[in-house]
Amino acid sequence: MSELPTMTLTQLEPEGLDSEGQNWQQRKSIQTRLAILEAAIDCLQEHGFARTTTQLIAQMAGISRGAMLHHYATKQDLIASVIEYTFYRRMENFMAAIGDLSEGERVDRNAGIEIYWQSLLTREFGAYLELMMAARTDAELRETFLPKARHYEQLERAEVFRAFPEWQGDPGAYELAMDFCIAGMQGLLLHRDIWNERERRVRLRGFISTTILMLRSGEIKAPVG
Amino acid sequence: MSELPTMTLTQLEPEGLDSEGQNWQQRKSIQTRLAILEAAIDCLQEHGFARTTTQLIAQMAGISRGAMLHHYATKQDLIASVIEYTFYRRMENFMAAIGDLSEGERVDRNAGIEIYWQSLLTREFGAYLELMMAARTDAELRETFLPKARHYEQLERAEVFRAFPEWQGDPGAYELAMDFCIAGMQGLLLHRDIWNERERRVRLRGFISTTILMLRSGEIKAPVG
DNA sequence: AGCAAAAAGCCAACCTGATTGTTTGTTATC
DNA sequence: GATAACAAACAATCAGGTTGGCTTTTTGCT
Repeated sequence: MSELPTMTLTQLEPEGLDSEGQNWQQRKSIQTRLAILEAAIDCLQEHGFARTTTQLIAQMAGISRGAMLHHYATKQDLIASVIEYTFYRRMENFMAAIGDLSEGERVDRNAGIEIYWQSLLTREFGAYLELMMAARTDAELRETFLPKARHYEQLERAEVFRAFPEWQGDPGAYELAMDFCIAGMQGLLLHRDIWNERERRVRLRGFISTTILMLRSGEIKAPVG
Repeated sequence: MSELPTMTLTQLEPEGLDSEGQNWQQRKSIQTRLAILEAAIDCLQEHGFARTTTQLIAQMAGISRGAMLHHYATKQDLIASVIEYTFYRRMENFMAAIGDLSEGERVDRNAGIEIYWQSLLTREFGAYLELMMAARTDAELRETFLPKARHYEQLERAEVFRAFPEWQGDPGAYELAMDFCIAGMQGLLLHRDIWNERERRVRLRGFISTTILMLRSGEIKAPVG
């Protein structure tokens, strides 16, 4: 379970958007695709997966539906790209922010937790969450989403592990802490609108953070099962 | 923040379904409404809110669309009833299961946590989660869902508090423990399909459970903020 | 280098199917 | 006779995908 994949984030960079093509058409194509993906993200997080229509995406991207369907032949193709794009973008920013932390901020203040929380508030994760939820009941989406999501989870785990060397003495505790952090934070995110007292949400985040610190220091042991 | 509402669950029992009406028509009406609500629950958790069409609900309930629209004039009316019904039903069963626990199971083994987890796996909560998620982006649904959900949260908190007297010495810790439990467990639920190793999910639940016990015993203090 | 053919980006109109709510009608109960 | 439970047909809307056409860029041939 604690095998550490050696893949890197750059291996995951979405294809077709990476480098600037030589000729005009390629550049134009990439630019349009990016506009479509960004519009899809806005659509997903604002209107949800159900109301994310091809018409609305095209409208928000500033092109015609025909043009959009030229770049992404079917809606499913587009959604598959959105899955990859949103995960990659969020991870990219997340890892960059983690990398900017001083060792004191990271190790003593556990600032990575707060940065993770911030990454859940982005448009990218908003869209990703919509897709994750929709994939629970939409068989077609599920087939494209689940394998990717499982892969991404592994990748995220490995990348974060590399960025937090203070955990390397206890990979088992790290695994648990990651699961714990993801579940707790995303559960909190779900209830953001329902729990409308801010202090209450802040307190929960603080508790999760200190619990993770205690897990790292060994003050709390992972249950044997 | 720690004011304890004194409302009870029975006050929340959905109207129009409670008692057995005297005449044939009333009984028949209640029976049909129940069939519709149960069909809607199945629809929601199996196909998601987006694909929960009136046609499909009627079909699963074994009646015509016309008959269904006689009982619930609009889809919104039906959904509002589903929100109330699913919450009430889940809470009813949850509290009953809690009440069946011995004091040892409840206090020492923290068996309430596992029962809460079980309540998240029910059809009722599956449907409720769909509505909760859809309410994030659907303005119309949001308006009917959010006030109810906020009310239910308070109610749930008060009911559970009454059922777990061992927490009464520290209401602040109880509030935090509830938030923590809800967020962690529902976050885990979200990732059930993605984290496909069962032992891993069991370990996380165990960790949440022991953490809550430590919070109750005072071994962990709520962060001051 | 010049030019025609091919391809790419883009758009508008159309088609099919699905969904919601309304309306009209039928049967059984009050 | 009035009302309630139920059913079926209808209208309006909107989704996704296809087709054909237009403009610009690229390619290949002479």
